[in-house]
Amino acid sequence: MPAEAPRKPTLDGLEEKWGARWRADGTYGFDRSKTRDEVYSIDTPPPTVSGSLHVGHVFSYTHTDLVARYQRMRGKEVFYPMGWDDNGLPTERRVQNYYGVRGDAHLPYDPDFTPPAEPSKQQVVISRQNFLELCDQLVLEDEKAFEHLWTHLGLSVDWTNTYATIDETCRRVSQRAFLRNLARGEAYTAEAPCLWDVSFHTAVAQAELEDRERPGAYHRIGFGRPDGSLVHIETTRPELLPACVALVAHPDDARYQPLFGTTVTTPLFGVEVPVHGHELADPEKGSGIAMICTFGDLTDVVWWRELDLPVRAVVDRNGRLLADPPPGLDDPAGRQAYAELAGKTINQAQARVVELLAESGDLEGEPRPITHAVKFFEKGDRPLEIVTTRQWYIRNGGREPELRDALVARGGELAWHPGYMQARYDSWVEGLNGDWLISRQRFLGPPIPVWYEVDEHGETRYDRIITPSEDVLPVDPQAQPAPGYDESQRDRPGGFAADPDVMDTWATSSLTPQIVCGWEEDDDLFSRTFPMDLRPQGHDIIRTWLFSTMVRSHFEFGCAPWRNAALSGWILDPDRKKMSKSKGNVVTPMANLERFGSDAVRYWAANGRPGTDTAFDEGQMKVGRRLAIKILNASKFALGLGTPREGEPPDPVPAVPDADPAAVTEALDLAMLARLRVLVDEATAAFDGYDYARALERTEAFFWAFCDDYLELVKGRAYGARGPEAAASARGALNVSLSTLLRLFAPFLPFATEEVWSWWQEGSVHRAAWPTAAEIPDAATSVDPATYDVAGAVLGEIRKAKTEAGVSLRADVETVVVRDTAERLALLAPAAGDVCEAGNVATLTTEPADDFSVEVTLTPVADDD
RNA sequence: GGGCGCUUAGCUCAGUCUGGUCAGAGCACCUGCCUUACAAGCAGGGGGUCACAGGUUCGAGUCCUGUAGCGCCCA
Repeated sequence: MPAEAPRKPTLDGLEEKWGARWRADGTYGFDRSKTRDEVYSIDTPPPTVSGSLHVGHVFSYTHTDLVARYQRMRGKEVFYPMGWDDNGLPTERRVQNYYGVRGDAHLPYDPDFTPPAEPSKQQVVISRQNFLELCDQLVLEDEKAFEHLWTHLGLSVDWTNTYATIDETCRRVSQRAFLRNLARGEAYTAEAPCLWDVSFHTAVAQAELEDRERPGAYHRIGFGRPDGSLVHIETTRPELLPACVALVAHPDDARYQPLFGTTVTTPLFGVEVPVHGHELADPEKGSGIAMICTFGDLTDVVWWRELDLPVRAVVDRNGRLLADPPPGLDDPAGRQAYAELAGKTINQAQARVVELLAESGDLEGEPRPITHAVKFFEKGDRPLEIVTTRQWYIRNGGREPELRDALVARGGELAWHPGYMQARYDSWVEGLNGDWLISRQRFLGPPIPVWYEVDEHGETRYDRIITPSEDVLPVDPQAQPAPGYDESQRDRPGGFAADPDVMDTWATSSLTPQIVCGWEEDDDLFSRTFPMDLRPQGHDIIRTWLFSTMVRSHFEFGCAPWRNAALSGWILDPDRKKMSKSKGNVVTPMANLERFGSDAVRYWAANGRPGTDTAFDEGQMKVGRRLAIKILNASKFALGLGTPREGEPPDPVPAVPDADPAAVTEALDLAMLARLRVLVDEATAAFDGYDYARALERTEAFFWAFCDDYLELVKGRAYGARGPEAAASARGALNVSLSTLLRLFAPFLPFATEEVWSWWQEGSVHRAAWPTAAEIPDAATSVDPATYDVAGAVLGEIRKAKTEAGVSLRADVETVVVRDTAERLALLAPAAGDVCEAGNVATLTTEPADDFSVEVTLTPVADDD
């Protein structure tokens, strides 16, 4: 039995009240008996659990929830799990600092290990499995805090279905997917130049790069030609001079064409190197001819590969120059020069090379300062170096045009919201210049699940890969022996060696559809949920998350993992700057929710169209709060119409909650319902196009006019001023319109609408059917909806006259003369009685005229003096 | 350097796909009203050559071309 409306409705406490009820009732649970076509499945990006949530999360996660709630009301069974991203550097560091531990993959698992009560400076060294267990413990607290915030915000997530990206299931799925890629030849290991962060001591993928403007200087250096003349190059990295393997200029550059095919000699080091032509050399840059080093930047790698040049590496993994000179540096004077550089850092080596060049006279003029883009690991603070190492890769089209085209085509299978975001995907895929490097020289992460044979000479045979069977996953090759071997054979001739690396975070995060849908873990669930309907995410991670997920699905299933991608914009602070922790301009989300109410904050978020950056705007939250309060008050008022007050006789006409929609006969009521039909169609179409902001805007506009005009116009009649039939019509119309409006608002303002729904309806509004035009009485199609507009306009004029006279809106009006076209006057006629009732008008007359005007004569008030 | 988006009232934004009822909403501001749903309310008011320049059209905020500024993506 529904509860009655309180005397004084309030928003306060609704989040706790309904959050608890929804959880207890399983309102957002997933019914897995539904078939794929009845399900709407959402691949929610798991937030980084060791970070903190900010208002940007609230913004974008609300967008997803709007769609989820809409689809649920449309009758879809919504599959809406939530994950926590704890696989990665932030969590690794947090565990280290929190417990005072450090991981060592070679240690065996200690089942009795307990972390020190107080972390000391002396870190305790523990096994990977022990580390993972600490990880699980620590993130539990974070998860609780996150879940509390999400529940308070009203996300209609199924909280019985959560995962964490480093948990056992995710590690198993991650390793299984990798092994499948390996078996099909989509994953491979190779010794190749790769981007390397010397601080983190790990390889870095193209997707993790960012360019930063840094000061540098062009050093003009002369190379000797056989005839004794000089050719000058300009470089920002003179310290790589010993790594020089060639010079290169554009093939069309007339200045250097005579040099192609000849050789020159490097200054200081005396190495003879060839001069080549290549399109990537920019005639405008520096002197137009560049030195190719192994390796100064990614262009060097391209040149090195395409021109088939030797390797002359000088930088080690710590960012220092190698102790021994590179091959080919045989000149005694050159070796002596190199000895001065060995062991120095990049900066030290640069300074010394410049000194040596100046002394020898090979440096022409002073270094010329410039600013240029330098590649950094997005989390790092030292420029990346390029070193040659053995790494694992997954093909992604960066080296194969056919695969690249296929992945671009997969992107075209998605419906993008907004559509222009597809260009971001296309340009990223088309700009890839290498495969996806997935191995990381870190500790925390799913291990690369392979071992290698060690031959009788003790050499690790990277071409002889040993894999586990899928049923023993997840495995840790450093803690477990390879299948068919004994632990004593580890790293022994004739034995095995473990791959030492873990997979990068995206190698697991790219599998969220596989993880949540139960790929190879729960075939039944998988068949009901995959491919998924929606991937919501920020547009800044199209190149990482969206693309890598596409790659994995393309390989494993030959299809796109979702049907829709909805890209949220960013939150900007009032100065139009992107909000971020580093800028210190973030707003604590919980305080915000408590201050304005969750419905209010959701209202603000819902105004951010897909892809549109939105300003943090407390003003909009206040508006949202006001809207939510208005819904409570207007509903309470409307539902009470026809309910007799204490001491009054019972009303023979049912009150609004029990009113009969078929009793709607008055033209004004039917006209309002006709407008409501249009609104329902508009809101539905907007939601179907993922334009929730438009759905909200239309509904809101309708609702305010509904309160200001319609409720005022029918108030008297609904009380019974013009007889039982007229009252029944008004009450029926209010019943229909209120029910419809509450459902239209439900995705946006889940708390206020549920509160009102509970006053007069059974069940949750969030499991109620989304309204359709067809459920609004047919009679509404037989009237001209303009009656609603004309009546509202006349009432507006009467109010205006009262306001301008400075009198109360309750003031009596003696006469009203409405002048308008005959057509519009005819529309007004059936609503004239309501207009008089609402405006306290004694007499209303009409006169045909070309233009609309209303003459209002107020009833003289007796002078109080 | 290539691509995408944005530019409409003091502020935040709709409206552009589908040209004419399109110059809007809310906030802020000013004035009035304590109205038995709501003063965290209601009513009313002022405020914009729709970034700029061309073009198409009977007609352009809307379509086309170009320019400028801002932002983002890619190189």
